[in-house]
Amino acid sequence: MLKEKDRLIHFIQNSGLVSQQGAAAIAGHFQEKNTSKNEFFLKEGRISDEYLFLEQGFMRSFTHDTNGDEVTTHFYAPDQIVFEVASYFNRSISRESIQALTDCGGWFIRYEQLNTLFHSIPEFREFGRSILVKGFVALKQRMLSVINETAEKRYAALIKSNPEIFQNAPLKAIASYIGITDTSLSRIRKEFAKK
Amino acid sequence: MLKEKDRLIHFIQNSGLVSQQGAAAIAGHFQEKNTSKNEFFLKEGRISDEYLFLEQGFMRSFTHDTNGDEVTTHFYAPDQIVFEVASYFNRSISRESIQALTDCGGWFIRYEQLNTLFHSIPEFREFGRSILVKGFVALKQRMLSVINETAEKRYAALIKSNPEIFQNAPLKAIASYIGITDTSLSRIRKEFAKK
DNA sequence: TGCGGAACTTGTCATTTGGCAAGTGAACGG
DNA sequence: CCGTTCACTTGCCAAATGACAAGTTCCGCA
Repeated sequence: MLKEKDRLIHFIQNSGLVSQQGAAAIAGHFQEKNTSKNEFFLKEGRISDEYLFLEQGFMRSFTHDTNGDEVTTHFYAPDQIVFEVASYFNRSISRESIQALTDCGGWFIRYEQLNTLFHSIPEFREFGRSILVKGFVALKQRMLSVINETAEKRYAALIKSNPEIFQNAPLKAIASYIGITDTSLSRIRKEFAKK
Repeated sequence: MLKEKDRLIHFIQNSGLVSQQGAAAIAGHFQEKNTSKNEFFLKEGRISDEYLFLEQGFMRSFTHDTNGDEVTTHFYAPDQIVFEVASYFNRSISRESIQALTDCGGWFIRYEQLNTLFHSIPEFREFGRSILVKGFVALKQRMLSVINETAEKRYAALIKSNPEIFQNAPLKAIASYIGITDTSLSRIRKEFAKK
């Protein structure tokens, strides 16, 4: 499906932490990974062992609430790293699943090898940290929006920042991500369309 | 205020990633830091440059929402690391402030020196990562509770996990952390007392 | 000692969102 | 091609929470 690692190399380089040659060398350790629509990249109960650079397609991660209902925890778009932080770094069982919303293509590296690279290449270590920090910051931001803003504003923000999601994810997946029911989202969307 | 670094050493060791001697050596680079009640450990607009092990006392971090109102983003209790992730690692201006809720004592290390240690001591690097991951995981957890649970349940959970907070933080700080107004929290607390 | 202002409570009413159920249309598998 | 299922919409009513305002208590500081 994919052939060249150009985009991965560019992504690594683009962090501003790794040189051109460094990025190419690092990318050399990644392997191709294709995931077809609806296929699971990670299943709840397993250990997240692949650190994936998503080159094309969309994914979402989700878990289950106390009522057993699915709750979307994140949407992944191209040029993002896909993995479950807690499970990956703590080598613990994942409570989340990650599923492809569309056919996906990307490049991955396993935990052991990633760790080896982290230890031997300081710049890549920085890159790894920046990915972690970026995810953390984004989550803090989302936390604030859930606490301070109405569902309608969150909807508007998501549609602005990730319009592609709406073409690729079912309404209820989006609703649980925003933190409301699909019924409410349907209404909000209706109101929103008027404007 | 503080004299011995025993508790810091124990904390580092307790991660299971650093040996006894390693922990003692690392702790040697930390300096004492006391913050009196209401004093700011970090002010919005500045760069978070101190990575603090809080040994005694309580702090809270907060930012401002779009209406200019304060929103508590985190409560810090003893045996926690206090710093603002985004500002600290990206060397960027902090949008959060961190303030002491009570007189506090702890040990800190500055960014430059921490980074030097991270590069020279692999085990300490792992420790640093585990702190980051722990914070990330806690935030994900909190995100889920805000999305799936009622304010009353969140209140109950907080009172169970951090009872000391209630002795030390004003109601409105707790309310904005839980994601409701202080008025609502007052009512919830009233209902809760009945049970 | 007393004033001024936090911190918290309480009342009333509006708004947001949820729960439940029914209905439509499109997609999918046999 | 039909029937089932899924995704989404809509209506009705209830529950949760917010907005605003007034009242009480308590504390710090002049």
